[in-house]
Amino acid sequence: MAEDVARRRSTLDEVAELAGVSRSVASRALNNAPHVSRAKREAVERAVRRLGYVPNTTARALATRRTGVAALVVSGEDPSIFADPFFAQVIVGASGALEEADLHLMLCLAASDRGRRRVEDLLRSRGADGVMLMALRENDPLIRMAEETAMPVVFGGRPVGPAPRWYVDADNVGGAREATEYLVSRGRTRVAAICGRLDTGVGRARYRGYRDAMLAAGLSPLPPQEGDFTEPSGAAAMAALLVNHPEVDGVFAANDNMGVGALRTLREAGRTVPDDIAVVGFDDLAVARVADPPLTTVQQPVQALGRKMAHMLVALVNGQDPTPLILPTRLIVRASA
Amino acid sequence: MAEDVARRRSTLDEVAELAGVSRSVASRALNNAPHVSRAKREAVERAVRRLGYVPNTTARALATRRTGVAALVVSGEDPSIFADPFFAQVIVGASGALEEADLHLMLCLAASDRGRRRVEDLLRSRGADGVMLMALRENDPLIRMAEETAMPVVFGGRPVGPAPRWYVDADNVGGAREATEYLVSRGRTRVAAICGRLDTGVGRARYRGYRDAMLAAGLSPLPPQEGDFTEPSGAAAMAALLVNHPEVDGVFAANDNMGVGALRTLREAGRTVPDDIAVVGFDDLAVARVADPPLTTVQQPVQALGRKMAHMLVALVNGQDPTPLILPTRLIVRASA
DNA sequence: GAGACCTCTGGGAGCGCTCCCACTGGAAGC
DNA sequence: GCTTCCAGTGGGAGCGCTCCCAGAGGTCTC
Repeated sequence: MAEDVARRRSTLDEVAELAGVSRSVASRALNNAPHVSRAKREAVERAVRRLGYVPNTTARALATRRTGVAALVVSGEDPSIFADPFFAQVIVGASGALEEADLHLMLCLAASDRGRRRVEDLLRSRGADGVMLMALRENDPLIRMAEETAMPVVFGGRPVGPAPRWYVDADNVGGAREATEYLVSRGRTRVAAICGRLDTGVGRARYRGYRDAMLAAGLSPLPPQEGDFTEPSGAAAMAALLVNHPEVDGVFAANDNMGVGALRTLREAGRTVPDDIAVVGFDDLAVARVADPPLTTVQQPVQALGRKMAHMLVALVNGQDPTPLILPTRLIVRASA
Repeated sequence: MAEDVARRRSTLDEVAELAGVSRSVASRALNNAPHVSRAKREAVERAVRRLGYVPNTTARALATRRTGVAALVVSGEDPSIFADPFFAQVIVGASGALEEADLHLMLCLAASDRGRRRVEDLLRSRGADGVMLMALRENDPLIRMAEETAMPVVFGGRPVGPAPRWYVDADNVGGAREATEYLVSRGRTRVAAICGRLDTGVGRARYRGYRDAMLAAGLSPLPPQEGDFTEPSGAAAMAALLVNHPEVDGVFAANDNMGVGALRTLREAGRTVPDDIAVVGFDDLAVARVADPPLTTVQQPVQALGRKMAHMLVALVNGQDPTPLILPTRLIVRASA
């Protein structure tokens, strides 16, 4: 039972004094370090309990040069990108893994210039032990910052350009290929792709998977119909497809949000899914399951992505040199295709 | 142009030496404090640039007793609660407001016992300057922790029980009342409520609003059909209603997720919305807009909720004593009712 | 021209912890 | 009985910053 104690926090010195030992011994006892006799260890524990002592995180961080904090940075032009439930899942995964390593999660939405400057400061001011970077676009300034910092950086998804040293990514090309192959195997021959922003790694990879599969099947891929991973952009892309390629009988959408948007446009246009047009999404977020009709989609292990990123970061912080990771995807067949 | 500098971080002492001033002067110059001559101030600025100096966050925190960190704690039995897009919006709001105050956002998903213990440690170890608490259930251990800590705590939504000292909440009773009144005004007389968990403040408040409105209209409220704020639970609740109260012609769902779940069940049961049964939700998240039919719902300013919580916390941290806040809601009429 | 009152300045004492190191004394080895 | 070793101990020097304070030198008053 920790006694209720005055508001003033007690310090290690007070613990040491109450326990009748030196600060060094108290510190060692606290950290389960060796070279402390059983008696003194117990005395310290008693004192800790009596005083309700909790070590000051900041002081410890200063002395150990470890903050105990891992930052998750979500880049993007405007903060609404964060509304994508994808990130919530990543966070759940990362949070769990960090908890095991006793690290705290700092969340940075680097939307504005101000936000990016704060991230840069974080990188340089030792405000965290390491950083996980997500949703980077081509030429994102954060990429350069990541290269220049001495802080461990793990990428969530490879950005456009040379692959970073450490990353965790899903097999986007493979997943998109499988989705397209599935559409083709169901007899669809005029398959279009509603792809995500092509200045992102995911956007390009998923379009490439689609393209590869089409070519391999001897079909001609359509040019990318670009969206920005949101539902409305998917709806708009589908509308554009209906105008420009009315003969389309299958659609591969680069994520579920856009897939659901496509479904909405098709419904409004009086097209039936999957009879007239089959639709496949990507991600397998909750929205795919509750869509009407339920969306066939490529599942990627989103929580695992977060978890693996965190693991990789922990390894880096501990001085190891982990290898990049590509997580498998798998097709989930539902009613939409 | 900051020169590229060795990996070793430079310190304030080095800046001072290079600038030919004392550490005190350098510190003052850095913090825009008075009592620094123009010449020395510029010398310091030059040295800072040459060395690429960035003050060490931790050391500063130790000296000032300010961490520059605000924590957002999301409580709940399992982390999946965080999948609710509601939190993403809160975070966007809070993040923006904290950015203005130059605070960093720490995110704690306090799902497990371990997670709660970590929050407790955070509260006691001065790991943050203040805390925002959300999604608390009746008798949540975090409520007691919040009372006992010396750290500023702002509640997002009032938990069941006595109202905390500082909170930001939406007008849940008023919003639910308005939603129900609207259903009644459209001629619905057998209105049911799919309510959220009744061990949460929101859950109770929204059911109360429904109940008040029904009684005020001279109608008999149905007993609460409880869900847990998720889509499946809404679908299940709707299914139960169809069995137990097949005569129902209107449904107030305590949030959009459950409202969308209800829509799904109704669709599967062959009931048309709104002709057979009208449905109203609560929150006005993206899911309501893209539902089929689009969901009439009670809009609450979710981002503003986050923003206001952050503002309140900043005020507390700065020694002010802000007053609790209740944000207005407003009915958004769409096709489902 | 003495006192009051500025602005600048740098020394130094923290903030609360970790960790190196020198020291003690008892057990082990020969 | 001597050295050798090592578990146990506490002193003290950081970690990198802020901020109090005493002091220097200048301006302004009357």
